[in-house]
Amino acid sequence: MVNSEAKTPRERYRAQVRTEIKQRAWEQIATAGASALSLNAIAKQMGMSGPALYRYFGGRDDLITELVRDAYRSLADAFRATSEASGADVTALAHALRAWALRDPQRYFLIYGTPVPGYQAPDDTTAISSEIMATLLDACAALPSDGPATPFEAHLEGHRDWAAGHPAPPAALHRALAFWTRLHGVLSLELAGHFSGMGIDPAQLFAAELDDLAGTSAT
Amino acid sequence: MVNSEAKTPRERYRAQVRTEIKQRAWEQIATAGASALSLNAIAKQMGMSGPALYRYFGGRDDLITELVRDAYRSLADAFRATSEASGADVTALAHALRAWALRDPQRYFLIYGTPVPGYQAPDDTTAISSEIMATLLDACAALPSDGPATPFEAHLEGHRDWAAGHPAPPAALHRALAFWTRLHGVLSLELAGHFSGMGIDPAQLFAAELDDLAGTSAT
DNA sequence: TCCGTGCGGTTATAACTTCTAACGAACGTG
DNA sequence: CACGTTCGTTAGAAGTTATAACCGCACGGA
Repeated sequence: MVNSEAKTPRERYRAQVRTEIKQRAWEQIATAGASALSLNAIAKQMGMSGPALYRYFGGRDDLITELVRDAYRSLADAFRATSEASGADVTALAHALRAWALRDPQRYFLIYGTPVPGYQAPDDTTAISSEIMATLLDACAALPSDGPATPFEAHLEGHRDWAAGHPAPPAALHRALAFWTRLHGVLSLELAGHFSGMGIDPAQLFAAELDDLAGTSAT
Repeated sequence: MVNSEAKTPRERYRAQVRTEIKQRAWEQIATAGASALSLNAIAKQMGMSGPALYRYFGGRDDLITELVRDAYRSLADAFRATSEASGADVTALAHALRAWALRDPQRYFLIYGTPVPGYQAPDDTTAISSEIMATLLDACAALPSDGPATPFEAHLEGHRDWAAGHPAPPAALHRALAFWTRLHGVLSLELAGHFSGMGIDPAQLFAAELDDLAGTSAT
C-alpha cells in the first residue's frame, strides 16, 4: 500500500517546496489580493528563477485552484472543530465563521468573492462545501422549529438534494440557508470595507443578525 | 457660465471617444471579469493602437474607477426611479435591485465584490452610496415598526451619522441595514453561482428573505 | 482668411507578466 | 558504478501596462 507521507526523499522535498510556494502565495494574496499573485515574485523570493515553479504547479491557475481547495479545507476543519467542541451550536459556528473570515479576508474572498466568469470549481471543492453545509445542518436541526411552513420551505421539500440525505426538516434547511446568506451578507460587506465610513460596528450588526437567526423567530 | 454639454467640437469628440471606450470596457468586463480588462484589446477593437487610450484615461485603474462610478450612478438612478414610481416601497426596491444585479453580474461585483486591498474608493462614490441609502431609508421609514428596541438599535441611536440626517427611527435604520446585508447575501451568492449545483431556486430564497424583511417581524 | 497652438494618434522602448522549450547537472536507485 | 528521472537553469515568444518622443491636422483667435 502507498503511504501518503514521506516515501522517497524526493517526494519529501517536492512536498516541502510545494508548501513553501503556497505559503508565499498566501502572504502575497493577503497583502495584495489574488489578482496580484505573481509566480515570478514567488520564485524570486525563494531564490530560484522564474520557470522553476512550473515543475510544481501547472501554472498560475493551478496554484490558485490549489489555494481555493486549501481555503475550503481550512473552513471545513474550523467548522467541524467548533461543532464538535460546542455540541452543534449555531452561534458558536457563526463566531467561528467570523473569526475565520477576519483572520484572512482575502482567503474568505477566494471562496465567496467575485467569481471569474469562465472558471469552474473542481468537484472536490463542492464536496468540501457540502461537508461544511452538513455541519451547519446539524446545528440548525438542533434548533426548535416553530411557525407555519412557508412557501419557500415547500419548495425546499422538493429540492433537498443539496442536503445530501441529511434528515433535517424543511424549516432547518431554511434556517441553514438563511444562516449562510445573512452572515455572508454582513461579513462580505464588512470585509470589503463598506461599513468603514459609516461609523457602525459590524460586530454588533453581525450579532444582531445572529440573534435573529438563533432566536425564536423562525423564518 | 460653462455649459456642460457640447461646448467645443473637440470636447464633443473627446466625450464620444471616452464613452465608446467605457462601452467596450463594459462588454469586456461582462464576459471576462474586471481583472481581464485589457486596454490594448479595447484600443485594437476601436482601430487605434495601444497608448492612444492614455489620452483619455490616466491608465487602467483610472478607467476602472470611472466604471465603478458609473455603476454606482446606474444603481442609484434605478433605485431612485423605482422609489418614485412605487411610492417608496421596499419590495419594489428589492426587485429593482435584483433585476439590476442580474442584468450585469460583473457590474454588481464591481461595486460589492472582492475589494483590492490597497484601493480607496473616491469620495464621490461614497456620496452616491449614501444617496442610495437615503432612498432605502425612505422606504424603510414607511414600514410599521413594532417590537421592543434591540441592543443593536440602541447602538444605532448613537451612530447614525451614515444616515446623513435622515429622520428615520432606529428601527428603520436597522431595517435598512438588514435589507442591504440580507439581500446582498442572497444576491452575491447567487451571482457567484454558489446555488447553481444545489437545485434550489435563488429567486424563491430571495423572495423569502424579502418577505421576512417586509413582513411584520421587525428585527 | 490665415496662422500658430495644442490635441490626438503614431511608433519605439522599458519593465513587467505567464508560459514553453531546450539544455545541464545533480540526485537516487538499481 | 552507471543510468535515468527530476530539478533548475537560460533563452525566447507573446502578452500586458505605461512612458517618451515625434508628427500632422484641426480648431480657434486675430
